Amino acid sequence: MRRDVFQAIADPTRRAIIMLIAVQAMTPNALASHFETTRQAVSKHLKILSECELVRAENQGREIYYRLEIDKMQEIDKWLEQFKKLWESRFNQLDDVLARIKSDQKQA
Amino acid sequence: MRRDVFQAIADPTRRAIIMLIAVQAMTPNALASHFETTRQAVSKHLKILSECELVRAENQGREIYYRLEIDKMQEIDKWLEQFKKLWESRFNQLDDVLARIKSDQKQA
DNA sequence: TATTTAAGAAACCAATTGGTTGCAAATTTA
DNA sequence: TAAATTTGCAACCAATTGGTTTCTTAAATA
Repeated sequence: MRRDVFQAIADPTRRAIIMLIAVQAMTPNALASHFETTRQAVSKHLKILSECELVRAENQGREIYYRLEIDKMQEIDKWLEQFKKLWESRFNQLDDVLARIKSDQKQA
Repeated sequence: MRRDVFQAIADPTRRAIIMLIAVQAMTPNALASHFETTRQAVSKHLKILSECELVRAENQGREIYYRLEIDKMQEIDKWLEQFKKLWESRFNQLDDVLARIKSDQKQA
């Protein structure tokens, strides 16, 4: 299962979770109380967020606090900035884009 | 099928398509030549991108040019900016976030 | 110690995804 | 007009998704 940040934020519940734990670390139960799904469903979302390192688990007694890893969030920003830059200077840039896409596919 | 911009950019091929047509409008065939999938697979991606209005089709003889709708791209930016703002002033803001999430769910 | 609470893990399910092949419609070209 | 080209659409497929229920483990509490 290859996870990345973009897959992580594709789900609206996960985006809401990100917003919540951006403010303060929370436990799965605390998070679940803000949604209409079960605790287990939230846990699954947290697992996905953990797998792409958007979230870090922190044991505290029998509770587990999840906190946001801000670094990974910046990957989205980075992509958007790359896009904006491309858009702004988009004339006669096609060769550059093709090269960039090819190298992206290599490293993936 | 409820589509949104975040689902659209979840797929790496679709992100590449976005970058390509950001530079210049392209036909499905032209796009497909840059990937290792079939023309039909690319067409399916274009359909998804059309459904969430990230892309607009433009007939030109028997060819169909797809061009990027920059407005929709700004929705991603908007969300990110919202997040950044939240992150920067994240202390004692939990009530605000909860209210915002509730109203988001209502309108969805 | 017995009970309650918090959470992960596994098994299962229906719906969706990304992809395929085959076909039909429309436009261009010979 | 006949052939070739460009494309969308439908049917199909395996894998993944988001969710559920059930079970186990571990910590806190009575």
